[in-house]
This record gives sequence, structure tokens and C-alpha cells, in this order.
Amino acid sequence: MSKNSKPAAQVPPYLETLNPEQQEAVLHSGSPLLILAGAGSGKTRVITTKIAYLIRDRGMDPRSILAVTFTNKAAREMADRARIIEPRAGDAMLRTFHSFGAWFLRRNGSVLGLNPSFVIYDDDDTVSLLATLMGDSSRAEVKHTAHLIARAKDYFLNPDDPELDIIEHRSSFRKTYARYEERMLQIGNVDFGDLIKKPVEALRVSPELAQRFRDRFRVILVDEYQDSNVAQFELLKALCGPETYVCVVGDDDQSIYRFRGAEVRNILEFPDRFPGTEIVRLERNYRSTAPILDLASSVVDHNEGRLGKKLRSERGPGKTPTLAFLPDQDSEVAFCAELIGQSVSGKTSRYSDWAVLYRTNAQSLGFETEFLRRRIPYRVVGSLKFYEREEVKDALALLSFLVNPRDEVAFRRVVNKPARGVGAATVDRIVLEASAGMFAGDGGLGLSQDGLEGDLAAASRRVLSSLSAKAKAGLETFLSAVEGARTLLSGDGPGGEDDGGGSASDPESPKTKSKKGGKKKEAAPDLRGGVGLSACVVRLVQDAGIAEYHLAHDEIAGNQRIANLQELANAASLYPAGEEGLLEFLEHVELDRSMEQDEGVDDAVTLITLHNTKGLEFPRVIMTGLEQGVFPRDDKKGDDLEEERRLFYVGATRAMDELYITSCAQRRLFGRTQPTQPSLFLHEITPDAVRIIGSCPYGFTPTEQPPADRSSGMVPNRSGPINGQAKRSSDGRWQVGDRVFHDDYGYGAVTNIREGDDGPVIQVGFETGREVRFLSEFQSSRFMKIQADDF
DNA sequence: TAGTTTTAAGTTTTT
DNA sequence: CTTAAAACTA
Repeated sequence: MSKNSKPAAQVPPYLETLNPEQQEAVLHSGSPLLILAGAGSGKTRVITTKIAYLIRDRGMDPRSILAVTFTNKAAREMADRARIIEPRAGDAMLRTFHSFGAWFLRRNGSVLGLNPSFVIYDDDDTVSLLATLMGDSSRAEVKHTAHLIARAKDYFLNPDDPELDIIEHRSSFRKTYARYEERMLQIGNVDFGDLIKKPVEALRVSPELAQRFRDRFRVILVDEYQDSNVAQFELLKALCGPETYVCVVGDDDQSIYRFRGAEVRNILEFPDRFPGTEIVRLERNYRSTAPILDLASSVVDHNEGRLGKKLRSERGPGKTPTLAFLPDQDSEVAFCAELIGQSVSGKTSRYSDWAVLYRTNAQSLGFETEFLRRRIPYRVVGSLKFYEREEVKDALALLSFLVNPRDEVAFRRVVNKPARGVGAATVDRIVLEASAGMFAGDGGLGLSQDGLEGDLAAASRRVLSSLSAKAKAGLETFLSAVEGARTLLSGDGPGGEDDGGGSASDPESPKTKSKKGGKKKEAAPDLRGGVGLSACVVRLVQDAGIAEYHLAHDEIAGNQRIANLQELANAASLYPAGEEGLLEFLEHVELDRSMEQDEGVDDAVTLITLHNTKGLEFPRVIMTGLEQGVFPRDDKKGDDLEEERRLFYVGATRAMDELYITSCAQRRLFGRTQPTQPSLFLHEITPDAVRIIGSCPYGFTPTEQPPADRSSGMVPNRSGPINGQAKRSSDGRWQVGDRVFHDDYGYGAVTNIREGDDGPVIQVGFETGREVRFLSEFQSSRFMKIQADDF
């Protein structure tokens, strides 16, 4: 309704399929723009089209466009879709806030004294560092403090900021925060919060830098703006000059990241902060049928303090959502499996049409084991377990230390792993020596001139001579491992050709997979080093003894540690050799942990937390665990409760055609079964917006009985056929070819048996392709022999 | 001091 | 019930 008043006539053809509001949003120019986009209103389409339009019809240089999102998934999707409309969109900068911050700091961090080869500390690393600063404090206390520091950075608060009291008023916190910052600066690494906060500081410190960026980015688009925090707002402000075109997109009803500093006021007050803002509302929902939207709205309507908007379904009537009351979580899992199984075998849907939503990651376990048992293919989204594994973190610590020898956290983690006689006392001495080197006024060696400040490798060498023989030898092993990898990394040096490490320029990784040499007790585990970086990773992991260390554990517990290390090395092979490539790899690992585990399974049910569903859609959705204490969590009230309610809204509006909600009468928590109350949100649903099945708790009236023919099948008893016959597991000996079922790995067959030190070791090949070795007569609860006809 | 056993604690949600 | 931290022993 403004300057772009007659679109239809002059609109390019690719815009004609947009509705009038969407067109207005795409064509708008001249003033800041706030797009209030309800769920399923074609928001991503508008942004991608707008990018394409700016390039194609407004003659914008793609490189002058910056679009930021909150998740890597969203960034990728946006890039893909924009490129389809306009190939040159590939040159625009489409990144997450954090990835943009890292990109920025690598190039411009020097104005703050930051070395370009910094490593990004994750939450665990910051806790480790903080622990060294907080000496006698308990682990919980350290974690809490780490959280407060992260929060402070979200709010763009420094240790000396008066407003820091909002976060924590105790003065001891200020001191700890200050010491943490100081230590971080010495180490030369950054945490997540720094990726946002430091760019703002850099832009403020250097007006020339700010001007350069304002000249470069003429257009800035922000997606999911309702989840931005104060620091991100400051970054946006700092990047914007008077000429910059700003467009933010969001939905206040979908703000679900308050807990990590998201500030809804950013979107509520955007028009005040950016004078002259125009607002476009997208209120036509193309995703869900009307009954689904009715249900979602009836709950979120209970929130106060929203901008208020009315979503209309463009799809019209549909199936009434179903609310199932179930006795316990086992029934809930069975209910979902049954529902999906019947629908798929009845050919009314595919597995990939379905998504199971839950509040906490821990809830996925039950679904995983039952789906494995029933052979329902599934995909768990966003479980970042891989990078949290001990062996993977060890390998990454080695690589981090290689890049930044001042990295105390990484050093402490791996210098004495496996045990080499370098104990805590020795490590403390080295750390002290390193920091002494920083301030040493003794001109004796001129230590602080050539970049050796805080260098733990250099400090180690300095103390070597004064150590015991054992510690000295151990430390030398470690140092030479790192040194060897450094040579391999930088010089493409000839590197030992011993172990298939291969030259870094080997064009393809040989697929000559042989059996793992089992019998021999030789030390070197069979890791293969493929191309480029991965050769370096393998070399380092082997030389430093990490591979050997974890191989020992594999034999005992039947774990996958060596395989995981191999997987990490494989991931590294995607990056070029050399320090540049290594930095890229590490940054990717820290910033994008979503493993693309689409291993061939194309038709699979999605298991996902409610938070992770943002931006996604599925034909059929099951929201589980609608009980007080689970969803919402019991201590939630006020603003926090409203946020949980929005989370409900987000979950429900993911559904296109069918929505199911489950609630259990009792649930196991910490191993104990406890009675539960139905979620508050269930009470808030308009009674006729939902069809209820199962036994209703007090306070709920069934609107309709379930169809008689189905109700029995819907809530089956726990004893499946497999369970019944499989119990007699451990009688008799194992033979090659025996069928097994394992709670974690699923179905498989014994492929090899051999005598180990502690009894027979059997090797099992699972359907997923994994080969796992198990020791003797073991954990029969997780692992059992089954009969052929069950299989 | 390293590796084991015992005890306590804990699950939000994520870049 | 599972994991991490303290406590304990060889």
C-alpha cells in the first residue's frame, strides 16, 4: 500500500505466483522493512525471491547482499532455493550469525589483537577453562558461571558494565568473568558469544572498518528475527549505515530461544529502533489444514503480550487432530509405532511423511529402540552425540593444539593421554612457565618477541631438562607427535610412508578394505588416511597414542571408537590440506554439528526435538509427552511458561495434514516411574478442536469414542512377538551366523568369533553396516540372540 | 599416580 | 537409569 502501488502490470513472471502481501514484501525498498510472517506463510520463499529480485531486476551486486539465519540448515536451504531462481545468488553472503561472526573475525579480528588462527571453544571447553580459574568450586558451580558468562555476552555486557547486575549481582562473578576474558585473550581463542560480541567491538573500535563493511553490504536480511539477542541487534546496528537497506523477518509467536538470550523485544521494538520502518504481514497459511491451525491458535491465544495476528488457512477443512491419553511412555512409543506402521502398510503414507516431536533429547531413546525392534526406519535430527564422544573430542583437541599451541584446554586434555607420566603437577608447571614467558622481563632469551608468548609447546621444551626421565620421555613423545603432524600439514613433507598414510596428494582413497587384523597385539590401529587433511588427522591421532588408547577400550566394550576416529578423519578429507583447511574444518565442526547422517535411508520417520523443528514441515506430526513437568517443565511460569506455549505452537504448526498429541498417565524419570498430570496446554485446547482417544484423566471429557475396530490395535500391550521368544539368550555357544538384536545397533548376525584374553570375542555385522565386537557373555539386557524366524 | 569402585547427581531447549 | 564426580586401592 505504498510506493509500489501497481505491481501486477510490471511484475516479472517469477513473482506472479506470489500473493499480494508477498509481492509487496519482495518489491519493497527505500525504508527498513519488518515482515511479520506467520507459520507456513511462505516466509523463506519471500526472502529467497527477494534476493533473486534484487540481483536480477534491481541490478544489485550479489556480493553486497548479506542474509543471516540462525541455523545452518536454514542457511543452506535459503542458498539452495535462491540459486534456483537466480544462479548469481550463490555469490551473496548467506550465513548463520555465528558463522558470519567467525568469518569476520578471521579477517578483521586483528584490530582487537586477535590472531586469525583462533579456535572456537564450545561450552565444554569454556567450562574446562573456567574450572582452572575457579579452583575449589564444584562442577555445578562452574557450569552455572559459564552459563552466566555466555548470557552476559548475549546481552553485550562486559565485566565492568553496571548493567551486569541484571545477569548476576555478586561481585565475585564480575571478577571471575574478567579473569575468564583475560585468560581467553591470552590463549587467543573465542567462545560462541565472542563470535557476535567481538565483531561489534571491532566495528566500534575502527571506524574505517565499519565504513568498509557499510560500503560492502548494501542489503542486510535477517531471518527468524524474533530469536535474535541483544548482541546480535548491536551487530546489525553496527553494520548498518544510513544507506543500508535492512529487512528483518520473524514471528513473535515463534520466539523460543529466550533461555539463551533471545530478546523478543528486538522484533517488538524494531520500528522504534529503525525509524521509518514499514511493516508487511503475511497471514495466509499454506501449510496446515484449518483444524490444525485452530488447535494451535487456541493454545497460543492464552499468551499475553503478543503483536497479535490472525493466521488463515488457505487449505480449508481437514482431519480433526487426535489427542491420545496413554498409560505410560512404553504405550506412547508403541502407539506411535503402531500408528505409523499401520498407515504405511495401508499405503496411506510413507515413513518420511511422519515426524515424532518431543521436548528433550533424552526422550528419543525409547522411540529409537522400539523403532529398531519393529524395523521402522528413522532419522534422529540434531543429536550431536558424535562430537561429544570422548575419542572425537580428544582428536579435535590435538588438532586445536596443532593450530594454536597456546590452547591450554586442549593441551591439558591430551598431553597425558594415554598416561605417559606427565601428571597434573608437571602440566601446571608448563602452564606457569608459558605464562611466565609472556611477562618475563628477563632479556636473557628474548622470549616474548617471536610469538612464543604462552606457547605451551615451547614452554614444554624449556622445562624438559628438569623433569624426571619418565615425564621427559612422555612429553617428548607428545611433542614430536604434534611436530610431525605440523610438518605434514604445512610442508606436505615426505612424512613416514609406513602405514598407508599416503602422500597428501593421493587422488582417491583406496577402497581396499581388509579385515581388521585381530589376533596380533600390534599397537597401530588400522586407520586409513585418505586425502589431504585426513592423512594429517590420522597421523596425529596415531602418533599421539590416542588411537591406541581407544582401541583398547573397543576390545572390551564393543565400542565404535576407532570407527568414530576414522569417521572424523573421513570428514576432514573434504577439506584441503594445510593450516587453512584445518581451520576451516575445525570451524565447521564447532559451528555445524548437524551430521548429515543420511546414510542411504531416504524414507524414514523423523525423530526431533520441538526446538529443532523450526522451519520444517511434515504431512503428519505426533507431539509426544504432553504432561506437566515434561512439557511444560514444571517450574515454568510467567514469561517462561509463555515461551513453552509458543513451543507448542511451533510444534503443532509443523503439521500439514494430520496432527496427533500424546499424554501419559505416568512416566519414568531418573529410572523411577511417577504419576503425571496432563499438560496445562491440553486444557487450553478448545474442546471440539480435538478428538480424544484412550482413558481420559479427570477433567477431560471424551468428545468421541475411538472406532471399535482400531482401538484395540492402537494401544497394544508391551509384549511383542520378538520380546517373547528372544529371552533365552545366553544358553549355548555362539556360532557364526547367529542372529542377534542389540538395543543400540538393531538387527545383525555374527560374522566372526575368536578367543580373546578375557573369553570369546564375537564380531557382529549389523544391518546398518556397522561391525561391532563384543566380549564374552555380556550385557544380555541390551544384546540378545534371536531365532531365525524372528529375524 | 593410575585405574578402579562407590556415590551422587541430573534432563531442557542450541549456535 | 545413565553419567559424572569423589573416594579408594594396588
